[in-house]
Amino acid sequence: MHSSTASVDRVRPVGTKRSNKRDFIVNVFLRQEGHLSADDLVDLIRREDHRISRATVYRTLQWMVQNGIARKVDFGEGRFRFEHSYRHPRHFHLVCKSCGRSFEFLSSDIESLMEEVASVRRFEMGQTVLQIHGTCEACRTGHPQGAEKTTEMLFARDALRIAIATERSGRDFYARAARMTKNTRARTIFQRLSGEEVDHLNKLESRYEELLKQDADLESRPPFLFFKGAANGLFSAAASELNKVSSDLDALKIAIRCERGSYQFFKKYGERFEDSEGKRIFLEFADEERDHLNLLLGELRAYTEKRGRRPAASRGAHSARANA
Amino acid sequence: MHSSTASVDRVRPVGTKRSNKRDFIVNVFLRQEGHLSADDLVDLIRREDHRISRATVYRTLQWMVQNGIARKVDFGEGRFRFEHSYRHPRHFHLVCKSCGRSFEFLSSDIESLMEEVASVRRFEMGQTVLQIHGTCEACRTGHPQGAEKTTEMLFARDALRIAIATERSGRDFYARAARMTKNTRARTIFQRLSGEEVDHLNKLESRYEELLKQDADLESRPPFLFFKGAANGLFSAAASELNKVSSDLDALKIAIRCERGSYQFFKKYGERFEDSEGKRIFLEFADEERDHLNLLLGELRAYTEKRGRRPAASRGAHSARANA
DNA sequence: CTAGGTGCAAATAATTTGCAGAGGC
DNA sequence: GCCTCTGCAAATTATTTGCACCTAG
Repeated sequence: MHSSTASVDRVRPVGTKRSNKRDFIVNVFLRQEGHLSADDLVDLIRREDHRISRATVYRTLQWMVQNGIARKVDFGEGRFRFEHSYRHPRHFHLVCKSCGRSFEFLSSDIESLMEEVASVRRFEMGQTVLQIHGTCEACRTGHPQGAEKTTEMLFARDALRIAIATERSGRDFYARAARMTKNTRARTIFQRLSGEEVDHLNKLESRYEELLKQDADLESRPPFLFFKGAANGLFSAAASELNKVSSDLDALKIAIRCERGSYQFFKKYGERFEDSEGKRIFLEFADEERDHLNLLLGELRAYTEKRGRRPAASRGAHSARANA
Repeated sequence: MHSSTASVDRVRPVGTKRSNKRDFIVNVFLRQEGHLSADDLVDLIRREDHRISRATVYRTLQWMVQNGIARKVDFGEGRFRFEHSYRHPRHFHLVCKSCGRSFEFLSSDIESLMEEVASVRRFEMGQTVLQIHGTCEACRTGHPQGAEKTTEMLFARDALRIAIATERSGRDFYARAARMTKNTRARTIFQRLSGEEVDHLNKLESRYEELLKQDADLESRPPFLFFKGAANGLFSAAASELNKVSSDLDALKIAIRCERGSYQFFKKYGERFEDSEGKRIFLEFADEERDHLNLLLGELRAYTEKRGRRPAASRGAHSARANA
């Protein structure tokens, strides 16, 4: 389960040869948790084998960065640190200036805003760096701090929570929509979707239980992934919108907007991972949402064609494509 | 108007002596626009006086950072750069990996989210670093790019725009509230506030005109300060809330929530500046909002006491204090 | 006169590199 | 055997420091 069990074997680029020393260095690196400086790693290596030179450690670090095993991070200390990259999504950092440790988080909300800024300033966005420097709780109070869970575990937990909240709100939304609609065909679709949400919800909930079994106090750990939209589920605001809506067409459009947002969110974050639990959850979920989206879009097409009008679906705040 | 005209004279801390060389270095630094590395500055200095040593430049850079004239920034290049700090608020960066230039922006929205993350993770937040690395428009397309305006000017422009939008929405909100309220005393207050918003609005609009006169294409420059809440004015959402509201008390509470949000926003960003146009606008504005807030709070107290009930003002999403 | 300020050269600190020998395929 | 990897020591780069001298207050 720990990313430390990852081995070098999976990446072996052309023009590169196996080497015991390098493998050893990589494995020692992967066994560590935090953000190591080159020097930290040299020390760790020397502890077990003092015949490995500093230059080799530096060269291996470079090699790991090139091959996606490690990422170089810069906390402004005048030297670089390195963190796992395999099975470890890009994220942001809380850096404690007192103990030097750093903690990870991810905020979908902040990322969206950054994308917006980049777009308004006509900037093609590549990597982003976000650091909050300050003092961690352990340093501020006494020292009653448990070790950080691995990011992978926290991410899986948060992914599941968000997915569950989304399914719940989706189930309620479609149930309500089915109750409200007058059109028989639309009602059938809403009922079907509601049913699918229930099925998936059960699966997700048992997966969540399973995850919690692996680690008793996982649930009480602070959040890793921040995403306001999902606090009560992506569909929850939409459900109350249904009250103010007159036609079945409007309900359809609201559903489409929600499924599209949901699809995009889960696709985007799912792709950040190399086969971790979080990735699987997000991508499966994205697939399901894409299916729903396509179903709804087909329905919208049928609905509008029947009336001989051009689809009015291009309006609205969400301008993104579903690429389906 | 340019921050480059700032001279060393204003900062002269105890235990520090005047020195021609240092003054010279500081002035050369302040005359530049971008983000200089120590070496860039050495080159510039050498061009005019090659008898100044590299060590002195480094020492002066340190001195400038200590005395709030410069800020040390780190774009992960393996060396530090320095930017103006006097008359220059903290901000975030867009860093072009192609031409190496960097561009500035500020996002109140992102800052709020960062504060929230820090608070949830029980982290005492100090400085923050946010960088968007990528490719700027000039590098992506041909090269038809005008020079960046000074941040000070852009900030003043955005400060004024936000203030104006807020005043406009405030004026509308209070006018509407006055029309709706049945209570005579409350109506008088709402009318008075509406009138004050109009006065201040006129002042702000002429100030904005004045600013534009100083620079023809200032208006067309991309935004520096991003703040969603102010797009249509902080009161604009509240104005439509008024429709759904039954009592004058509710209207009062909505007004208080808006004034408090507005006060906090303008205070926070106003304090980021050392006497610039932006600072003045924001802080004046914050003062005015605080007065309004106090007026409304007094009214709320009177209103609730009259009914022999304890004030219900501590409810609601905004838990911050007005410190008035 | 005396606490800074300055130049110069040497010291650090993190990281890279040239080159000769070792080792995987 | 060929080509890559490794060790070692020297080189590089960014920045700091010791020390003798200079200068403002």
